[in-house]
Amino acid sequence: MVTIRDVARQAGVSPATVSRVVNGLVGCSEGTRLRVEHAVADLGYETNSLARGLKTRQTSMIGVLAPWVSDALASDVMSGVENAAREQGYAVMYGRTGLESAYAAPYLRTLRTYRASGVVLISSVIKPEFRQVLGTSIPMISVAITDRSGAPSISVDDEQAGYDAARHLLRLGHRRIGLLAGRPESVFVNGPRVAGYRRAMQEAGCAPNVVHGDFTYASGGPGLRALLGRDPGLTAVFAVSDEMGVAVVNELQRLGRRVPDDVSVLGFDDTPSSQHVYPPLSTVAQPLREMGELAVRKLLRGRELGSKILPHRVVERGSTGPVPP
Amino acid sequence: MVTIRDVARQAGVSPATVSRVVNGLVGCSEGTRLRVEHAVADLGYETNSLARGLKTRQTSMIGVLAPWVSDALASDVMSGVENAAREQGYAVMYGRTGLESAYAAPYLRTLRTYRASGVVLISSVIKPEFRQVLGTSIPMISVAITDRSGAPSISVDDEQAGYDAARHLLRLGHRRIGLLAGRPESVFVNGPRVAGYRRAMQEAGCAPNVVHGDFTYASGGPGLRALLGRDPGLTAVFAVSDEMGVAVVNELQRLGRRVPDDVSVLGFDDTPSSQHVYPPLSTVAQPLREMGELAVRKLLRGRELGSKILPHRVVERGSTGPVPP
DNA sequence: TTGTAAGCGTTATCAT
DNA sequence: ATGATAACGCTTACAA
Repeated sequence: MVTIRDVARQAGVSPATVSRVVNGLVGCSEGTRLRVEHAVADLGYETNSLARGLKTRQTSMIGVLAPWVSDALASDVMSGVENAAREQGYAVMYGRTGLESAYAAPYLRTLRTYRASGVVLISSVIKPEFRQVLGTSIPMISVAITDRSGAPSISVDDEQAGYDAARHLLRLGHRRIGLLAGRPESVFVNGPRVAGYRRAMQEAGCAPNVVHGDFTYASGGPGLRALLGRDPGLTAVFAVSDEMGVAVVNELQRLGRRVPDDVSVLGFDDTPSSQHVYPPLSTVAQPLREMGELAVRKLLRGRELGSKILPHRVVERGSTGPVPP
Repeated sequence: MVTIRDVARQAGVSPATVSRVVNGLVGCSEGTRLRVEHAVADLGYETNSLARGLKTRQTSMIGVLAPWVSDALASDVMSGVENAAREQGYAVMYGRTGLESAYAAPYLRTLRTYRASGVVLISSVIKPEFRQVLGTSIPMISVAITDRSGAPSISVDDEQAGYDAARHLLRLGHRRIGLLAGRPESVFVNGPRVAGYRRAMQEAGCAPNVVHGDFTYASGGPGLRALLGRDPGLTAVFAVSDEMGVAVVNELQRLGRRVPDDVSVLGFDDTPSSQHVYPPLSTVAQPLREMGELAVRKLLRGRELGSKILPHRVVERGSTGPVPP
């Protein structure tokens, strides 16, 4: 391993000077800078992140915690995180928190022992215990979830999104609209969307019809059947995740109903999976990648974090249409 | 930040002793061990991974490189990696390499500057330049790709899998079987599967019909149409990824053909997406999670790495059936 | 502009 | 069984 002293010797300067050059600090004459750079290239020197981090009490790592790896939503956000991180020369450490954030604490501890620069939480709220485990010196922000506690977060307005989704369907003439919600325990992401749906339905004088799934594909089929059990004549379904939406489309077709001719289906998130059905799923898009990028930018900016609401929009694809006559 | 010296003072011992206790080394009396453990708990001491890593020249981090984040295959492997890593107290650093591994080198460099314990490459082969960038002291292994170069890897027998897939279809009576391959440049994963398919077709005296996609959903529809263009009467399609397989099912239905009554479809990988169509996709399963787990276990075992072939199997779901009369 | 030197928090070696 | 002490490779006052 070639160290800073090796470079210093080779360039005929002190280690301090090498450090200055490597870190692009002010105050080094053109001549020595060149000599040092030459020596660095020559020897193939790379600064030891561990030593640097130990000294500066900070590493260029940002942590990302998500409930599941195979989650399309998390993948999209992570992709944004990675972009922004790489751009700024940061590495990303990744961890899965599992249902109910069971593994979050050990992971945050690890991040702390490595003196990470910041942490982004995907679709989970910043619980007080998280803050406690991570300590006060590492900033943390949550993404893609409505956090009303005042903790830093980036999300869409889930209530308004739920409202807009229902409105979209209502405007197409539907009145018997079923809502396939997420797990009731996921109150932060689920609650506002359900509330928005209810508000729109009430305004329109329509009776709400709500059933709970768990955001996954597997829960979509049974969810639809439950919805149908309560209202066999429904003409539209709003599912609060694309996975459930896709499942609903498939199940509908299996039951011999045409989409969207007999029943319209609207999803949520605009993950790639929404386009992996035929007809492709209409959905409420969140700018997930952008959210991920913004999260690390905020984290690295250094100022007070604050929260940000990004715009959602309903994107019309093939799975929604006018109410059947 | 509470350091090892604080603990030492509190427990009335030397830092060296604290270190011994914390690391569970031999040679400490029961009494002092208890006192130290008490002090640790009391003060909430946590070892600084940076300092430890600097001293030991090694950190408990394993790196994972995958072409894309949103890739279901990579997600499955990563999930196995994470399991095994957490089990052994290792953290996971994650990086996306992009098409043609464009970003691999910087990422490997980072891993090196952090003195990672090992690196797993998902569906990409260990190029000599990777080895060069990473240095010789950090072990590296590739997963889910056939690497014939002798470099350590974990995979299924892709040639045999391609053969078995075609045989499966042949046994159902199909003779006009189209192959939707991956990008021809992905010679390592793609080549063997194509070769296996060709071998089976030749043995059966059937004419091969091969078209290239790029593993993604988007390439599935056009791929099917190309296959149909060459043989409008084909009765089965073998797609070398589930995403393409799902796309083929959807496109077939869009064209008014029933699956599997008119055309059978067989995918590859057995990722969750294979069950997100109706009928669910029959597919050639690779034990992806297990591969990920095995990869880190091998990496951490410390001995010579070697390669391992894990068994594949074709799983029969709803998208394959007997040839139509 | 550059060098000297003192740590950062550990672990490992060598005594005791 | 335990304690001094010297690194590990870097950054950063402070001096020059």
